[in-house]
Amino acid sequence: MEPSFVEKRPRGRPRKTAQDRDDGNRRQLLISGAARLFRQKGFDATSTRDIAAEVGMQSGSPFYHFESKGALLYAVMEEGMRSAIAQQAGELQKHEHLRQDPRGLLAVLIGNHFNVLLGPGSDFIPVMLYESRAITASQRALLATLQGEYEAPWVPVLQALHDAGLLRADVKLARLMIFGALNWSVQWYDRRKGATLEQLTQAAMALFIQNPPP
Amino acid sequence: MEPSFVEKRPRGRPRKTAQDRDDGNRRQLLISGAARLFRQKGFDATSTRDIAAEVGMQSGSPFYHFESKGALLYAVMEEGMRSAIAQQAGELQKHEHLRQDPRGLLAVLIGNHFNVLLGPGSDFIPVMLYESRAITASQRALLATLQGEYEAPWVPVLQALHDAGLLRADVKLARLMIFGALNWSVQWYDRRKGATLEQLTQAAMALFIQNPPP
DNA sequence: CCTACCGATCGGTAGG
DNA sequence: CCTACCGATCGGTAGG
Repeated sequence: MEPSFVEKRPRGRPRKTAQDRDDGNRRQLLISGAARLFRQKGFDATSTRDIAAEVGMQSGSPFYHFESKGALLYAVMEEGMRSAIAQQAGELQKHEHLRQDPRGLLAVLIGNHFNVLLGPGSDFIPVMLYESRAITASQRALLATLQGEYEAPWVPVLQALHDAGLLRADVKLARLMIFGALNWSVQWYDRRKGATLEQLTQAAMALFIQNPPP
Repeated sequence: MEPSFVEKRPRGRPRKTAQDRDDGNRRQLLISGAARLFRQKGFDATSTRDIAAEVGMQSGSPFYHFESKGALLYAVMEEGMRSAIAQQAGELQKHEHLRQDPRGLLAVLIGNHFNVLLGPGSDFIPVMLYESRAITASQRALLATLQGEYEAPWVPVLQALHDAGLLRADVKLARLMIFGALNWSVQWYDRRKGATLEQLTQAAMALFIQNPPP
Protein backbone atom coordinates (compact mmCIF):
# COMPACT_ATOMS: atom_id res chain seq x y z
CA MET A 1 0.00 0.00 0.00
CA GLU A 2 1.26 3.42 -0.90
CA PRO A 3 0.93 5.93 1.88
CA SER A 4 -2.03 8.11 1.13
CA PHE A 5 -0.18 11.38 1.39
CA VAL A 6 1.91 10.90 -1.75
CA GLU A 7 1.48 13.78 -4.13
CA LYS A 8 -0.62 13.01 -7.17
CA ARG A 9 1.19 15.52 -9.32
CA PRO A 10 4.77 14.53 -10.16
CA ARG A 11 7.37 16.60 -8.29
CA GLY A 12 4.79 18.71 -6.51
CA ARG A 13 3.84 22.08 -7.79
CA PRO A 14 5.70 23.47 -10.80
CA ARG A 15 8.86 25.38 -10.04
CA LYS A 16 8.79 29.11 -10.27
CA THR A 17 11.06 30.28 -13.02
CA ALA A 18 11.38 33.54 -14.83
CA GLN A 19 9.21 32.02 -17.55
CA ASP A 20 6.37 31.33 -15.16
CA ARG A 21 6.15 34.88 -14.08
CA ASP A 22 5.65 35.75 -17.74
CA ASP A 23 2.23 37.33 -17.37
CA GLY A 24 -0.44 35.66 -19.48
CA ASN A 25 1.14 32.24 -19.40
CA ARG A 26 -0.84 30.97 -16.44
CA ARG A 27 -3.89 32.86 -17.57
CA GLN A 28 -3.81 31.07 -20.90
CA LEU A 29 -3.39 27.77 -19.13
CA LEU A 30 -6.49 28.49 -17.07
CA ILE A 31 -8.49 29.38 -20.17
CA SER A 32 -7.65 26.20 -22.03
CA GLY A 33 -8.04 24.01 -18.96
CA ALA A 34 -11.41 25.57 -18.27
CA ALA A 35 -12.44 25.08 -21.90
CA ARG A 36 -11.65 21.39 -21.68
CA LEU A 37 -13.63 20.90 -18.47
CA PHE A 38 -16.55 23.13 -19.49
CA ARG A 39 -16.94 21.10 -22.63
CA GLN A 40 -16.62 17.75 -20.86
CA LYS A 41 -18.89 18.40 -17.90
CA GLY A 42 -20.66 21.65 -18.57
CA PHE A 43 -20.16 25.03 -16.90
CA ASP A 44 -22.32 24.50 -13.83
CA ALA A 45 -20.98 21.02 -13.17
CA THR A 46 -17.39 22.25 -13.24
CA SER A 47 -16.16 23.84 -10.03
CA THR A 48 -13.44 26.43 -9.89
CA ARG A 49 -11.58 23.86 -7.78
CA ASP A 50 -11.73 21.42 -10.69
CA ILE A 51 -10.21 24.02 -12.93
CA ALA A 52 -7.50 24.92 -10.46
CA ALA A 53 -6.56 21.24 -10.08
CA GLU A 54 -6.56 20.78 -13.85
CA VAL A 55 -3.78 23.32 -14.20
CA GLY A 56 -1.97 22.52 -10.92
CA MET A 57 -3.09 25.46 -8.85
CA GLN A 58 -4.65 25.72 -5.40
CA SER A 59 -8.36 26.25 -5.09
CA GLY A 60 -8.37 30.00 -4.61
CA SER A 61 -5.79 30.85 -7.24
CA PRO A 62 -7.93 31.14 -10.35
CA PHE A 63 -9.42 34.25 -8.77
CA TYR A 64 -6.04 35.91 -8.90
CA HIS A 65 -6.36 35.78 -12.70
CA PHE A 66 -10.11 36.15 -13.18
CA GLU A 67 -12.69 38.14 -11.28
CA SER A 68 -15.17 35.32 -11.29
CA LYS A 69 -16.00 31.93 -12.73
CA GLY A 70 -18.25 33.68 -15.24
CA ALA A 71 -15.39 35.90 -16.42
CA LEU A 72 -13.37 32.77 -17.10
CA LEU A 73 -16.22 31.30 -19.13
CA TYR A 74 -16.50 34.46 -21.14
CA ALA A 75 -12.76 34.45 -21.77
CA VAL A 76 -13.04 30.93 -23.18
CA MET A 77 -15.83 32.01 -25.51
CA GLU A 78 -14.18 35.19 -26.67
CA GLU A 79 -10.87 33.51 -27.35
CA GLY A 80 -12.71 30.77 -29.23
CA MET A 81 -14.48 33.26 -31.46
CA ARG A 82 -11.41 35.36 -32.16
CA SER A 83 -9.35 32.36 -33.11
CA ALA A 84 -12.15 30.89 -35.24
CA ILE A 85 -12.46 34.18 -37.10
CA ALA A 86 -8.73 34.29 -37.73
CA GLN A 87 -8.59 30.67 -38.83
CA GLN A 88 -11.48 31.18 -41.23
CA ALA A 89 -9.88 34.27 -42.71
CA GLY A 90 -6.69 32.31 -43.26
CA GLU A 91 -8.50 29.54 -45.10
CA LEU A 92 -10.30 32.02 -47.31
CA GLN A 93 -7.05 33.69 -48.17
CA LYS A 94 -5.45 30.36 -48.98
CA HIS A 95 -8.26 29.61 -51.43
CA GLU A 96 -8.53 33.03 -52.96
CA HIS A 97 -8.45 31.45 -56.40
CA LEU A 98 -12.01 30.29 -55.71
CA ARG A 99 -13.24 33.87 -55.60
CA GLN A 100 -15.64 33.28 -58.50
CA ASP A 101 -16.72 29.81 -57.33
CA PRO A 102 -19.30 30.08 -54.56
CA ARG A 103 -19.70 26.31 -54.50
CA GLY A 104 -16.01 25.84 -53.80
CA LEU A 105 -16.04 28.66 -51.27
CA LEU A 106 -18.92 27.11 -49.35
CA ALA A 107 -17.02 23.84 -49.20
CA VAL A 108 -14.03 25.70 -47.75
CA LEU A 109 -16.20 27.46 -45.17
CA ILE A 110 -17.97 24.26 -44.16
CA GLY A 111 -14.76 22.26 -43.99
CA ASN A 112 -13.17 24.88 -41.80
CA HIS A 113 -16.22 25.06 -39.59
CA PHE A 114 -16.10 21.31 -39.00
CA ASN A 115 -12.48 21.77 -38.08
CA VAL A 116 -13.33 24.53 -35.64
CA LEU A 117 -16.00 22.34 -34.06
CA LEU A 118 -14.35 18.93 -34.13
CA GLY A 119 -10.68 19.34 -34.94
CA PRO A 120 -7.79 19.18 -32.48
CA GLY A 121 -8.06 21.65 -29.60
CA SER A 122 -11.67 22.37 -30.48
CA ASP A 123 -13.17 22.94 -27.06
CA PHE A 124 -13.74 26.68 -27.19
CA ILE A 125 -16.50 26.97 -29.77
CA PRO A 126 -18.54 24.02 -28.50
CA VAL A 127 -18.45 25.67 -25.08
CA MET A 128 -19.64 28.90 -26.62
CA LEU A 129 -22.43 27.14 -28.49
CA TYR A 130 -23.74 25.11 -25.60
CA GLU A 131 -23.15 27.30 -22.55
CA SER A 132 -24.41 30.65 -23.71
CA ARG A 133 -27.17 30.52 -21.12
CA ALA A 134 -24.54 31.00 -18.42
CA ILE A 135 -23.23 34.41 -19.50
CA THR A 136 -24.76 37.83 -18.98
CA ALA A 137 -26.83 39.68 -21.55
CA SER A 138 -24.10 42.22 -22.21
CA GLN A 139 -21.52 39.49 -22.69
CA ARG A 140 -23.92 37.81 -25.08
CA ALA A 141 -24.18 41.04 -27.02
CA LEU A 142 -20.41 41.31 -27.31
CA LEU A 143 -20.21 37.74 -28.56
CA ALA A 144 -23.00 38.38 -31.05
CA THR A 145 -20.79 40.99 -32.68
CA LEU A 146 -18.00 38.47 -33.09
CA GLN A 147 -20.45 35.88 -34.39
CA GLY A 148 -21.61 38.38 -36.97
CA GLU A 149 -18.01 38.84 -38.02
CA TYR A 150 -17.60 35.09 -38.35
CA GLU A 151 -20.75 34.70 -40.41
CA ALA A 152 -20.09 37.67 -42.64
CA PRO A 153 -18.17 35.76 -45.33
CA TRP A 154 -20.94 33.18 -45.55
CA VAL A 155 -23.64 35.61 -46.55
CA PRO A 156 -22.45 36.62 -50.05
CA VAL A 157 -21.50 33.02 -50.79
CA LEU A 158 -24.98 31.75 -49.90
CA GLN A 159 -26.55 34.63 -51.79
CA ALA A 160 -24.54 33.82 -54.91
CA LEU A 161 -25.55 30.17 -54.67
CA HIS A 162 -29.16 31.21 -54.29
CA ASP A 163 -28.95 33.48 -57.31
CA ALA A 164 -27.41 30.66 -59.33
CA GLY A 165 -30.26 28.32 -58.41
CA LEU A 166 -27.98 26.04 -56.44
CA LEU A 167 -29.56 26.88 -53.08
CA ARG A 168 -33.30 27.05 -53.13
CA ALA A 169 -34.27 27.97 -49.58
CA ASP A 170 -34.53 31.49 -48.24
CA VAL A 171 -30.96 32.63 -47.65
CA LYS A 172 -31.35 33.61 -44.03
CA LEU A 173 -33.18 30.45 -43.00
CA ALA A 174 -30.72 28.40 -45.04
CA ARG A 175 -27.85 29.93 -43.13
CA LEU A 176 -29.47 29.18 -39.77
CA MET A 177 -30.25 25.62 -40.74
CA ILE A 178 -26.83 24.96 -42.25
CA PHE A 179 -25.17 26.16 -39.07
CA GLY A 180 -27.54 23.96 -37.11
CA ALA A 181 -26.65 20.90 -39.16
CA LEU A 182 -22.96 21.57 -38.64
CA ASN A 183 -23.07 22.64 -35.00
CA TRP A 184 -25.11 19.60 -34.04
CA SER A 185 -22.24 17.36 -35.10
CA VAL A 186 -20.66 18.20 -31.75
CA GLN A 187 -23.33 15.96 -30.23
CA TRP A 188 -22.69 12.86 -32.30
CA TYR A 189 -19.35 12.99 -34.07
CA ASP A 190 -16.74 10.55 -32.82
CA ARG A 191 -13.22 11.19 -34.04
CA ARG A 192 -12.19 7.58 -33.58
CA LYS A 193 -14.82 5.99 -35.78
CA GLY A 194 -17.08 7.02 -38.61
CA ALA A 195 -16.44 9.61 -41.22
CA THR A 196 -13.53 12.00 -41.65
CA LEU A 197 -14.14 15.73 -41.58
CA GLU A 198 -13.69 15.74 -45.36
CA GLN A 199 -16.45 13.18 -45.76
CA LEU A 200 -18.67 15.24 -43.49
CA THR A 201 -18.01 18.26 -45.65
CA GLN A 202 -18.87 16.38 -48.82
CA ALA A 203 -22.07 15.04 -47.30
CA ALA A 204 -23.08 18.52 -46.21
CA MET A 205 -22.44 19.92 -49.66
CA ALA A 206 -24.44 17.11 -51.27
CA LEU A 207 -27.27 17.73 -48.82
CA PHE A 208 -27.55 21.49 -49.22
CA ILE A 209 -26.53 22.22 -52.78
CA GLN A 210 -28.60 21.46 -55.83
CA ASN A 211 -27.20 19.65 -58.81
CA PRO A 212 -26.07 22.31 -61.25
CA PRO A 213 -28.72 22.78 -63.94
CA PRO A 214 -27.48 21.23 -67.20
CA MET B 1 -47.19 49.69 0.37
CA GLU B 2 -48.43 46.17 0.62
CA PRO B 3 -47.18 44.33 3.70
CA SER B 4 -44.40 42.04 2.66
CA PHE B 5 -45.90 38.90 4.13
CA VAL B 6 -48.76 38.64 1.67
CA GLU B 7 -48.80 35.29 -0.02
CA LYS B 8 -47.68 35.35 -3.62
CA ARG B 9 -49.85 32.41 -4.54
CA PRO B 10 -53.57 33.24 -4.46
CA ARG B 11 -55.43 31.64 -1.55
CA GLY B 12 -52.39 29.92 -0.10
CA ARG B 13 -51.66 26.36 -0.91
CA PRO B 14 -54.22 24.45 -2.94
CA ARG B 15 -56.98 22.76 -0.96
CA LYS B 16 -56.83 19.05 -0.53
CA THR B 17 -59.73 17.50 -2.29
CA ALA B 18 -60.43 13.95 -3.33
CA GLN B 19 -59.08 14.96 -6.76
CA ASP B 20 -55.75 16.07 -5.38
CA ARG B 21 -55.11 12.77 -3.73
CA ASP B 22 -55.57 11.26 -7.17
CA ASP B 23 -52.14 9.71 -7.49
CA GLY B 24 -50.20 10.99 -10.47
CA ASN B 25 -51.80 14.40 -10.54
CA ARG B 26 -49.14 16.11 -8.46
CA ARG B 27 -46.46 14.00 -10.05
CA GLN B 28 -47.48 15.23 -13.48
CA LEU B 29 -47.50 18.78 -12.22
CA LEU B 30 -43.94 18.36 -11.00
CA ILE B 31 -42.83 16.92 -14.33
CA SER B 32 -44.20 19.75 -16.40
CA GLY B 33 -43.06 22.42 -13.95
CA ALA B 34 -39.58 20.93 -13.96
CA ALA B 35 -39.59 20.77 -17.75
CA ARG B 36 -40.36 24.48 -17.95
CA LEU B 37 -37.61 25.45 -15.52
CA PHE B 38 -35.03 23.02 -16.90
CA ARG B 39 -35.54 24.49 -20.32
CA GLN B 40 -35.45 28.08 -19.12
CA LYS B 41 -32.46 27.89 -16.82
CA GLY B 42 -30.86 24.52 -17.39
CA PHE B 43 -30.80 21.50 -15.12
CA ASP B 44 -27.90 22.49 -12.88
CA ALA B 45 -29.09 26.04 -12.46
CA THR B 46 -32.55 24.91 -11.38
CA SER B 47 -32.83 23.92 -7.72
CA THR B 48 -35.35 21.44 -6.42
CA ARG B 49 -36.63 24.34 -4.33
CA ASP B 50 -37.32 26.29 -7.53
CA ILE B 51 -39.34 23.37 -8.83
CA ALA B 52 -41.26 22.96 -5.60
CA ALA B 53 -42.13 26.65 -5.59
CA GLU B 54 -43.18 26.51 -9.24
CA VAL B 55 -45.90 24.00 -8.41
CA GLY B 56 -46.77 25.36 -4.96
CA MET B 57 -45.07 22.78 -2.77
CA GLN B 58 -42.62 23.06 0.10
CA SER B 59 -38.96 22.51 -0.52
CA GLY B 60 -38.73 18.87 0.54
CA SER B 61 -41.91 17.67 -1.10
CA PRO B 62 -40.67 16.84 -4.60
CA PHE B 63 -38.73 14.00 -2.97
CA TYR B 64 -41.98 12.41 -1.91
CA HIS B 65 -42.71 11.90 -5.62
CA PHE B 66 -39.20 11.39 -7.02
CA GLU B 67 -36.17 9.69 -5.58
CA SER B 68 -33.84 12.40 -6.74
CA LYS B 69 -33.51 15.47 -8.90
CA GLY B 70 -31.99 13.28 -11.58
CA ALA B 71 -35.00 10.98 -11.57
CA LEU B 72 -37.20 13.98 -12.18
CA LEU B 73 -35.05 15.03 -15.11
CA TYR B 74 -35.25 11.57 -16.57
CA ALA B 75 -39.02 11.55 -16.17
CA VAL B 76 -39.21 14.78 -18.16
CA MET B 77 -37.14 13.27 -20.95
CA GLU B 78 -38.96 9.97 -21.09
CA GLU B 79 -42.36 11.57 -21.11
CA GLY B 80 -41.17 13.93 -23.83
CA MET B 81 -40.01 11.06 -26.02
CA ARG B 82 -43.12 8.94 -25.50
CA SER B 83 -45.42 11.79 -26.34
CA ALA B 84 -43.35 12.81 -29.36
CA ILE B 85 -43.47 9.25 -30.67
CA ALA B 86 -47.22 9.12 -30.22
CA GLN B 87 -47.74 12.51 -31.83
CA GLN B 88 -45.60 11.55 -34.80
CA ALA B 89 -47.46 8.27 -35.26
CA GLY B 90 -50.73 10.19 -35.24
CA GLU B 91 -49.54 12.57 -37.93
CA LEU B 92 -48.36 9.72 -40.12
CA GLN B 93 -51.69 8.00 -39.78
CA LYS B 94 -53.51 11.20 -40.66
CA HIS B 95 -51.49 11.43 -43.87
CA GLU B 96 -51.55 7.80 -44.83
CA HIS B 97 -52.59 8.78 -48.33
CA LEU B 98 -49.03 9.98 -48.84
CA ARG B 99 -47.72 6.44 -48.47
CA GLN B 100 -46.20 6.50 -51.95
CA ASP B 101 -44.95 10.07 -51.72
CA PRO B 102 -41.69 10.23 -49.75
CA ARG B 103 -41.38 13.93 -50.44
CA GLY B 104 -44.77 14.58 -48.86
CA LEU B 105 -43.97 12.24 -45.98
CA LEU B 106 -40.74 14.02 -45.20
CA ALA B 107 -42.61 17.32 -45.10
CA VAL B 108 -45.03 15.79 -42.61
CA LEU B 109 -42.20 14.46 -40.43
CA ILE B 110 -40.31 17.74 -40.51
CA GLY B 111 -43.41 19.80 -39.81
CA ASN B 112 -44.29 17.62 -36.87
CA HIS B 113 -40.74 17.75 -35.56
CA PHE B 114 -40.78 21.55 -35.59
CA ASN B 115 -44.01 21.34 -33.66
CA VAL B 116 -42.46 18.99 -31.12
CA LEU B 117 -39.52 21.37 -30.72
CA LEU B 118 -41.19 24.75 -30.92
CA GLY B 119 -44.93 24.28 -30.61
CA PRO B 120 -47.06 24.91 -27.52
CA GLY B 121 -45.97 22.94 -24.46
CA SER B 122 -42.72 22.03 -26.14
CA ASP B 123 -40.33 22.01 -23.20
CA PHE B 124 -39.71 18.30 -22.87
CA ILE B 125 -37.76 17.51 -26.02
CA PRO B 126 -35.52 20.58 -25.85
CA VAL B 127 -34.64 19.54 -22.31
CA MET B 128 -33.83 16.07 -23.54
CA LEU B 129 -31.70 17.43 -26.36
CA TYR B 130 -29.71 19.88 -24.33
CA GLU B 131 -29.39 18.25 -20.90
CA SER B 132 -28.42 14.72 -21.79
CA ARG B 133 -25.06 15.21 -20.09
CA ALA B 134 -26.83 15.24 -16.74
CA ILE B 135 -28.33 11.75 -16.85
CA THR B 136 -26.64 8.42 -16.20
CA ALA B 137 -25.29 6.11 -18.89
CA SER B 138 -28.04 3.56 -18.36
CA GLN B 139 -30.71 6.24 -18.56
CA ARG B 140 -29.10 7.45 -21.76
CA ALA B 141 -29.29 3.92 -23.13
CA LEU B 142 -32.99 3.70 -22.35
CA LEU B 143 -33.60 7.00 -24.06
CA ALA B 144 -31.57 5.90 -27.08
CA THR B 145 -34.09 3.10 -27.59
CA LEU B 146 -36.94 5.58 -27.64
CA GLN B 147 -35.01 7.85 -29.96
CA GLY B 148 -34.53 4.93 -32.30
CA GLU B 149 -38.27 4.40 -32.24
CA TYR B 150 -38.83 8.04 -33.08
CA GLU B 151 -36.36 8.01 -35.95
CA ALA B 152 -37.53 4.71 -37.39
CA PRO B 153 -40.16 6.19 -39.74
CA TRP B 154 -37.61 8.64 -41.11
CA VAL B 155 -35.22 6.00 -42.40
CA PRO B 156 -37.29 4.46 -45.23
CA VAL B 157 -38.48 7.91 -46.28
CA LEU B 158 -34.94 9.23 -46.60
CA GLN B 159 -33.85 6.03 -48.33
CA ALA B 160 -36.66 6.35 -50.87
CA LEU B 161 -35.70 9.96 -51.53
CA HIS B 162 -32.10 8.93 -51.98
CA ASP B 163 -33.07 6.17 -54.42
CA ALA B 164 -35.17 8.65 -56.38
CA GLY B 165 -32.23 11.05 -56.67
CA LEU B 166 -33.96 13.68 -54.54
CA LEU B 167 -31.50 13.37 -51.65
CA ARG B 168 -27.90 13.11 -52.71
CA ALA B 169 -26.00 12.78 -49.44
CA ASP B 170 -25.29 9.52 -47.65
CA VAL B 171 -28.54 8.60 -45.92
CA LYS B 172 -27.17 8.23 -42.41
CA LEU B 173 -25.21 11.47 -42.48
CA ALA B 174 -28.16 13.19 -44.10
CA ARG B 175 -30.39 12.08 -41.24
CA LEU B 176 -27.93 13.34 -38.63
CA MET B 177 -27.51 16.68 -40.36
CA ILE B 178 -31.21 17.16 -40.96
CA PHE B 179 -31.95 16.54 -37.30
CA GLY B 180 -29.20 18.97 -36.47
CA ALA B 181 -30.67 21.67 -38.68
CA LEU B 182 -34.07 21.18 -37.06
CA ASN B 183 -32.94 20.74 -33.46
CA TRP B 184 -30.80 23.84 -33.63
CA SER B 185 -33.91 25.94 -34.22
CA VAL B 186 -34.49 25.70 -30.47
CA GLN B 187 -31.56 28.11 -30.14
CA TRP B 188 -32.80 30.84 -32.44
CA TYR B 189 -36.50 30.49 -33.20
CA ASP B 190 -38.72 33.16 -31.72
CA ARG B 191 -42.42 32.41 -31.79
CA ARG B 192 -43.35 36.07 -31.69
CA LYS B 193 -41.46 37.19 -34.75
CA GLY B 194 -40.03 35.64 -37.85
CA ALA B 195 -41.32 32.68 -39.75
CA THR B 196 -44.18 30.34 -38.97
CA LEU B 197 -43.50 26.66 -38.44
CA GLU B 198 -44.94 26.04 -41.91
CA GLN B 199 -42.45 28.42 -43.44
CA LEU B 200 -39.67 26.71 -41.56
CA THR B 201 -40.81 23.38 -42.93
CA GLN B 202 -40.88 24.70 -46.47
CA ALA B 203 -37.42 26.20 -46.12
CA ALA B 204 -36.07 22.92 -44.78
CA MET B 205 -37.60 20.97 -47.65
CA ALA B 206 -36.17 23.42 -50.18
CA LEU B 207 -32.76 23.16 -48.52
CA PHE B 208 -32.51 19.38 -48.35
CA ILE B 209 -34.45 18.09 -51.33
CA GLN B 210 -33.28 18.29 -54.92
CA ASN B 211 -35.48 19.59 -57.66
CA PRO B 212 -37.17 16.59 -59.21
CA PRO B 213 -35.36 15.61 -62.43
CA PRO B 214 -37.54 16.59 -65.41
C1' DC C 1 -0.11 32.56 -6.14
C1' DC C 2 -1.10 29.79 -1.47
C1' DT C 3 -3.57 29.25 3.15
C1' DA C 4 -7.39 29.33 5.66
C1' DC C 5 -11.75 30.48 5.83
C1' DC C 6 -16.75 32.39 5.23
C1' DG C 7 -21.60 32.64 3.96
C1' DA C 8 -24.83 30.77 0.93
C1' DT C 9 -27.01 27.25 -1.37
C1' DC C 10 -28.03 22.77 -2.48
C1' DG C 11 -29.81 17.81 -2.64
C1' DG C 12 -31.72 15.04 0.33
C1' DT C 13 -33.85 12.97 4.83
C1' DA C 14 -36.32 11.89 9.43
C1' DG C 15 -40.26 12.24 11.63
C1' DG C 16 -44.64 13.43 11.73
C1' DC D 1 -47.05 16.27 1.76
C1' DC D 2 -44.84 19.79 5.46
C1' DT D 3 -41.22 21.05 9.09
C1' DA D 4 -36.86 21.29 10.44
C1' DC D 5 -32.61 20.07 9.62
C1' DC D 6 -27.90 17.98 8.00
C1' DG D 7 -23.59 17.41 5.51
C1' DA D 8 -21.36 18.67 1.45
C1' DT D 9 -19.98 21.73 -1.88
C1' DC D 10 -19.40 25.95 -3.96
C1' DG D 11 -17.83 30.77 -5.42
C1' DG D 12 -15.23 33.93 -3.57
C1' DT D 13 -12.00 36.66 -0.22
C1' DA D 14 -8.40 38.47 3.28
C1' DG D 15 -4.01 38.38 4.35
C1' DG D 16 0.26 37.11 3.47
